[in-house]
Amino acid sequence: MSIERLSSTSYLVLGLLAREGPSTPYDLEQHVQATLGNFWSFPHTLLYSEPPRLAALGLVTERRETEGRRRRVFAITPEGMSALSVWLDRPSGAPTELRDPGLLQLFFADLASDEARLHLAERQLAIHEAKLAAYREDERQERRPGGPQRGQRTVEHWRGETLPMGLRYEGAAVDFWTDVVAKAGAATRKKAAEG
Amino acid sequence: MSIERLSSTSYLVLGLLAREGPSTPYDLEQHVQATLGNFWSFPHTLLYSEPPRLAALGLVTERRETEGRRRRVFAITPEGMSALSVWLDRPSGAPTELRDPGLLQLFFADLASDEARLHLAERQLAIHEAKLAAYREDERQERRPGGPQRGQRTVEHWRGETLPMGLRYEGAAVDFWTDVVAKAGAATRKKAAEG
DNA sequence: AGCGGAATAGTACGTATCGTATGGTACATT
DNA sequence: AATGTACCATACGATACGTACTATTCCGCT
Repeated sequence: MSIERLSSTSYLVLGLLAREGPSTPYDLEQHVQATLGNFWSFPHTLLYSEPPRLAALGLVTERRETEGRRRRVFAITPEGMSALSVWLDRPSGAPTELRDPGLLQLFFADLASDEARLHLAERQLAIHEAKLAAYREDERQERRPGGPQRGQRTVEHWRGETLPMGLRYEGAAVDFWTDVVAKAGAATRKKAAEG
Repeated sequence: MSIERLSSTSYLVLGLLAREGPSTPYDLEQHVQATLGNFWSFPHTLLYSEPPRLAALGLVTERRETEGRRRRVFAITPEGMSALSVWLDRPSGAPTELRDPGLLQLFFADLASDEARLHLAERQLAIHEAKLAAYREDERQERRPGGPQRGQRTVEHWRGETLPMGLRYEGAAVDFWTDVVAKAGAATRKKAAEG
C-alpha cells in the first residue's frame, strides 16, 4: 500500500460512509450541513470530488444508478474502514484553526475610528448571540418523533458530542464581544463629552 | 477602479504595513507568527506572494534593495490606506471558522473503541492546557524593558485586544475536553469492571 | 584568516481548497 | 403542456497551502 495522504475531508467522507452506509455526494452534503458545517465549512464541491479520489485509492467503491439521475453511490470498503480506524486511534496533534474575520478587524481597529470599533463589536456580538441561540435550539431538538431516520445517527452524535463545544465557543465569544462593546462604548462617550 | 477582490490575507498585509511602516515579507512573517499566527495559520509563502499582488493593484509600493539579499520592501499607498479604511468601516458578517481535527475525530469516536476515545480526549486536553498556559505567559509579558521596538505596537494590540479571545477559547476547550475525559474514563472503567 | 553552524531570507512547485457559474433531472401545480 | 422549484451534479479558474530547497549573513571558534 502506498503512502496515502488523506486530509480531514477524506476522513469526513470515510466516517460518514461508515456510519450512514452507502451514500451519494448529495447525502454527504446534507449530513455535513446539519452538523459540522455549522462551524467548519466544507465547500460542497469537495464532497463530490473527494469520494472518487478515495475510490481510486480503494477505500470506497463507486456504483452508478443505471436510470434517472444516474447518481453515484459510494460505499466504504474494508480498506477504508481500516484507514479510518488507524486515524481514530492516532489522536491528531494539530492545533485548532480559529479564523474569524471579525477578530482580524478588531486586531486592526486601532487604525480606524472609535465609532468603527464600536460598530464592529456590536455587529459581532449580534452574530454570536444569534449563533448561540441557534445552537440552543438545535440542542433542544433531541429525539423528535418519527423514529430513526436516515442520517439520524450522525445528527445525534453531533448534538451529543460536538455541539457542546460549539455552545461553549459561542458563549465565550458573546462574553468577549460584550466586553469589547462596553469598552468601545465608554471610549466613544468620553470623546463625545470632551468634544 | 476595478472591483478588487481582497481576501483576509490582503487586509492582514495592508494592516501590518499601515501600523508598522515599510516592511519586507520576512518582517510581516515575524509579526504574524508572534500574534495572529497563534490560531490563524497564514502560510509564510502567502506573505511573499500577496504583497506583489497588492502592488499590481496599486495598494502598496515595492522597492528592491540593490545589494546583498536584494530584499523587497513594501509600503502602503494612500489607495491602500483607503481600502483598509473601507474594510474596517464595514464589519464582516462572516461566521467564525473553527477547524479542529480533534473535534472531527470526536465526531466519529463512536466508530472506534472506548479506549481510543479516552486517549483522544486526554491528548486534546493536554494540547489545550499547554496552549492556555502559553497564552497566559504571553499575557504576562506586558511592557518589557527596552522601549518600543519594531513590531511592538502590533504585539501590544495582540496582547490587549485579540489575545483575550484566545484565552477564552482555550479556557472553553479545556472545560469541554475535561468533560469528555471524565465521561470516557467512566465508560472505560465500567467496561473493565464488567469484563 | 578561515571554518562551520545557526539564524535569516526567499523561491519553486505540486496539490488542495474554494467559490462561482452553470447545467441537467424529477416532480408538483396549474 | 407549461411553469416553477427543489434536487442533484460538474466545470473551471483563482487562491491557498505545504514541503522542499536554496542562498545570504552573522557569529563564535580555532
